[in-house]
Amino acid sequence: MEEIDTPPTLGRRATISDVARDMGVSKGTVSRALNGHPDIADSTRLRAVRTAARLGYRPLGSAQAIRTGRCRALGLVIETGEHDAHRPFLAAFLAGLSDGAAREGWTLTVATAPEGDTLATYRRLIDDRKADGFVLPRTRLRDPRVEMLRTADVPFVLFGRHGDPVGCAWFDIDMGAAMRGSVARLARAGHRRIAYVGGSPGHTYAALREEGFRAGMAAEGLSADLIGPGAVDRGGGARAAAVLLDAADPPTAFVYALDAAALGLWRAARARGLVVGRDLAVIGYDGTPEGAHAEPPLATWKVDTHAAGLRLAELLIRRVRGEAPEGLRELAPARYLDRGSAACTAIGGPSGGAGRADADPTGGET
Amino acid sequence: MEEIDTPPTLGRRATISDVARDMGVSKGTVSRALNGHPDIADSTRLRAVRTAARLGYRPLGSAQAIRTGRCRALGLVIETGEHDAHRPFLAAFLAGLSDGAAREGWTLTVATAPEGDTLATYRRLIDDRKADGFVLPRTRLRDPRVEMLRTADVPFVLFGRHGDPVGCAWFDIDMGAAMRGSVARLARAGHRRIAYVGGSPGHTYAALREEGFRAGMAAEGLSADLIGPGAVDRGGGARAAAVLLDAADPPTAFVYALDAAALGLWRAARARGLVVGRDLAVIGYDGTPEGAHAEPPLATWKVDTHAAGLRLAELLIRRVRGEAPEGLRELAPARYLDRGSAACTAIGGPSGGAGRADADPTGGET
DNA sequence: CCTGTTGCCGAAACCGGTTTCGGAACTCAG
DNA sequence: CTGAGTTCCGAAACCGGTTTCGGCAACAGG
Repeated sequence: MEEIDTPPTLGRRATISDVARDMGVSKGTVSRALNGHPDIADSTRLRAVRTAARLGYRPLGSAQAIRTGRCRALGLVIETGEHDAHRPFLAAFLAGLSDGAAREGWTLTVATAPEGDTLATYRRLIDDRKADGFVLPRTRLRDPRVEMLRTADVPFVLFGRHGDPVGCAWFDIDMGAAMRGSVARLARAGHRRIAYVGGSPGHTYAALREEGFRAGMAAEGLSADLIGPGAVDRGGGARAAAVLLDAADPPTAFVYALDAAALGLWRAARARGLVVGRDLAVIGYDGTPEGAHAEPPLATWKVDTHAAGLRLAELLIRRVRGEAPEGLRELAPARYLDRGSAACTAIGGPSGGAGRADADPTGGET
Repeated sequence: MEEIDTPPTLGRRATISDVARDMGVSKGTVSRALNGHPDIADSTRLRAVRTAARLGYRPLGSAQAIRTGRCRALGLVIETGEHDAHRPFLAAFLAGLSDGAAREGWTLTVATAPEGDTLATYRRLIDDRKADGFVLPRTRLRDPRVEMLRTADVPFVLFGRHGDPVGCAWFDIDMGAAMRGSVARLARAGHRRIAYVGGSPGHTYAALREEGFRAGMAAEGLSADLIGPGAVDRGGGARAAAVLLDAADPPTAFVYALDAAALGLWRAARARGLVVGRDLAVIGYDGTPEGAHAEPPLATWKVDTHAAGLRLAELLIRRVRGEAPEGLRELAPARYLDRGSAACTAIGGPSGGAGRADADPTGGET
């Protein structure tokens, strides 16, 4: 029974010629059989996949790349110098992308570039053939990367959305729904003066979240007049809160576009003798780990970053394989984490629902 | 003056044949000239690099990979499920690696794998020829990755050190010196009961930091009897502190191996009516951003993660090019960030030096 | 002047795949 | 039985590099 020749993975790895020799056909036939060309008999194709499996043959990426121009790798360019918001999720995001790529036998090529000057890096990856397509995180309303890749005819998938959706595939979180949900929850607790602190203008997420906030306020019949300056970190969040709290008719509740900024509210509140979770309610967005350690812990919306990366990898691979972008667009919900910072009513004091003071600081996180 | 033929980067990218045709030599000659083979006249070599530059020629990685087996890519496998400690630095680390790689025209292939089960991922990257060598973060005293890569004869560089240094190149932070420095500073403030809370056993860093702590205590003539259980996060750090604070002759100062764990001291202290920075001094290690926002901010040792990545990339490339590992070993210092949590003397109350209460919470940072 | 080195380069094979082209064998209608 | 179509596969070119082999010219030594 045992074949003596060509033992699997002993020394040299199996090449397509080994498979061809073993089958007694030409290597062209093996190549076409394995790649699903129509002019190969089904019996031959079956025999090819079986002997390939038996010999442990896997095509060498660089060898096929030179002819096909495709290297079976996803590209990701990370902008350095961004605000910290996404960093806690970077590992999970990479894991999702890597898992999604590995599922199809692809890999992940990562590069970094200074913020605002990423185009050269994309170009280098493209014409070094280090990536067949790109995942674009942190999209802007009018994103130069989109225009560049569109004209260069290089496949890409947005983690986010774009002002002009032509040719764009994407995966995004329904952050508008999240913001509307934040408003609805606060309104249900009796808050009528609800302030909003947005993120970094120019980014798509900032526009979508503010739009969601405004829609939520409109739905409750409330006026969205308490819009603070955008903030992307603790300091900015504190400054924005200070402006809003010192207004004539100050808010009793806050919706922040970013957890990282929302955490600044604590400082601004304390400086005014106010206590978050007793005098002020606040809901953030992102689900950063630091929020769970605030006191009271920050209510927020958690996005499953690993799942997002996984899905983005799948979408991009399908895009590279030729599917039309219009069919590759998805929106996933964020999950609300009810925690102490949202547990106070408009008249002050924690509401019955979720204000348990010494509860597990991770809140709904488990 | 202007040449009409072969305009740079118009449509097709320049190949080695284009260069050869332009020079009127064979492509073999161009290849040898650009790769520094000795049997090429200097004049020819010079002409080759010049016309290559003029035509914008850069060798196609996948094409040379198929013959040489090298693809000019660094490999990095990130273990998921690790404790959070390194995540805030992941972006900076990747940026350093990417910059160091780009400097030599290399790229970075990233994959993730569940903790403890990474070997298969390394293998896949190796025999798919997606990486010429690997950077190994979070080394363990006896690391299976080291043994695997050593026997597979694949170049690698440790970010950390290894029990058996044979064949290992590395870059590491002199964390022993940092721990000795922590002890020295606390002793200088009069502390004689100094406790230590280590990290994850089995990891090299944990052994080196504990060794540094013990050496520091010995140098001060103090007994290192207050060694708590290891802790890698806030919860663990709080539990370790609780054990130590409830001891018969409790500590007045703490040295933690990890900031993430050190932040747990606040909770344990408060539960006992103690205030960090007034009744207890503590110095951590890592320079995590959260530490700057504690009250008082956490004194710590900051490592330049970007620089580490940059250096690791350089070392790995030299290793791949054949340099002996013994010459590729470096130790860099961490930088002390003096902040409020270390600013109390043994008798209680902040010392004169650094205890300014409402100082910039980022402390020595920037 | 002849011979042996040495320096330098061209021709061609090669790496591991993909793709084009053409032809043998087989089917089917006329 | 013949001619036109299909079906399926082999041969060879090709992708963009690297490397082996051998040969020509220049040079040195005798």
